[in-house]
Amino acid sequence: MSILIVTRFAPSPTGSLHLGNARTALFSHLWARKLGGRFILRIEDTDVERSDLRHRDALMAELRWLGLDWDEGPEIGGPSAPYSQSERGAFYRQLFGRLEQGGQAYPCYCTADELELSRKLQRMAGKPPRYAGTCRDLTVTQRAERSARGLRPTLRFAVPPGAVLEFTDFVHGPQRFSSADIGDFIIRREDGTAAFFFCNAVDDAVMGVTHVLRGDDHLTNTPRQLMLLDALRLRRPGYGHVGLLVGADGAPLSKRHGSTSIAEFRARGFLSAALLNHLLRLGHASDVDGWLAVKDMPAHFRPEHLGRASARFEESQLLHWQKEGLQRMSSAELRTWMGSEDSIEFVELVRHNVVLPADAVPWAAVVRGEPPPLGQDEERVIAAAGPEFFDAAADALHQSGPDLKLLTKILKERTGRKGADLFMPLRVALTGQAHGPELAPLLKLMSPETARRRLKSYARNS
RNA sequence: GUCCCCAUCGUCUAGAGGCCUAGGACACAUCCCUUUCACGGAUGUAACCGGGGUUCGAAUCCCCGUGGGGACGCCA
Repeated sequence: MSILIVTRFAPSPTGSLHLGNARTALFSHLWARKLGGRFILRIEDTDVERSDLRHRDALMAELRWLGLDWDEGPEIGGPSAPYSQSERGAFYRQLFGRLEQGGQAYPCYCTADELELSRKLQRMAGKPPRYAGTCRDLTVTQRAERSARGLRPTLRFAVPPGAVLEFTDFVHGPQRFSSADIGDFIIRREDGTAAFFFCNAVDDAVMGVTHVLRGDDHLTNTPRQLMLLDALRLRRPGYGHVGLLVGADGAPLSKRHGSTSIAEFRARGFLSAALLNHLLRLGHASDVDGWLAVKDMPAHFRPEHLGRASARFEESQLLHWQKEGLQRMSSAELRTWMGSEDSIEFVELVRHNVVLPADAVPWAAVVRGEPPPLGQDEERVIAAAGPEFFDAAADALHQSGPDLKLLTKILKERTGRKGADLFMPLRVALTGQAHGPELAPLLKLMSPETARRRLKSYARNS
């Protein structure tokens, strides 16, 4: 009997999908696909204040755009439905009951203010801020008295003293934690909803997840979750903690690093395949350096090569994959991507000068005869050629029409110029720039009148 | 403060004691191709955080520093 791998992505719908989350989702997805297992999407929306249905929908849309389809989850269903934690309250309540009955959890009547003060005091005393255990040994009557005062308790997990939690992390190897370093933590909020440590661990176990892949920031959370699962006699999944994705300043990726949400990259015109190729190599070493088609990625995902160190996101590398992806697209696909009304000929003209759709806009203006103002280099080229040259050029254009070869032939005979001395002034006069797409097809796309006007504008009698 | 994680070119990484004169990719530079840019080809600059061990031999193992990060929340 072969053991099926089951991975998952469990975002909380409190914001848009970010690069870091997308990467762990990708890794989890690829791992499942590589081994023919299942990939689950679970929505962790127990924080009613911050969770938003719109975020959830956006999250799923971005995931689908990236091609990270799930085998179980919202809108798909599955044996462990429902897949939104906000709908799993009844199940959690059952487990809370078991824990409470077994004396493994107890109601805590401390208020948020009291707790904050307590932590502050401990910190000042140079001690680790941990729950002091105030409510751990309350008698039945004491609890009743507090409830009668209208206090609504949270539920705390009673951390077993002297326990040693060991597990082998998929990426970090053997780990060992002592329960002595962990204070009793809240598993049910005052409003009755389940807290992260609890529902996250419990759902992974109960949904049959075998490989939990998440950010490094969860490594020290793992022993808490292990204790919980042990207390409930639920099967422990395996855990793997990948190094965090950081920005240019070395700090974990956050809003202040600019556009790091998948939605923003998408809106700017980045290809999902480019994003995927880049993400695949951040904190992970594939066995191929070059471009990978999305369908080939599972075969080249190597879980044993997931990185422990944090990885820095740099847009220059993403840009490289974007170019690689663009190169592999047909002109028709490119045209759709640009979202323009432009002709296929125009797309073919500018495709090597465009990394994002916005890059095509100036070239469309050039073709219309509206080039950008000349820079210093361009001014020099125009001056060096001289007005006579453009007189001759306009004349030649009259004879040649949009045939650049013919145009330059005539011009060469008439002015004696050749090579760069011949082409550069033409290019600059026509496009306003020293660099750009091929001149011959560009001239064909320009209306004869526009081309004439451009050349004339630098001639003697313009 | 307590506990935990991490550390190879500017960046992403290969490297699991001799194959390392530390390899590849991106970026950068130069050259070739080319009317320009891009593409492609060639070449180059560039790294094992520091100090101690262990060993015939250490980027690789151990210890101590240093630096960065995380957890200790009624956020996830």
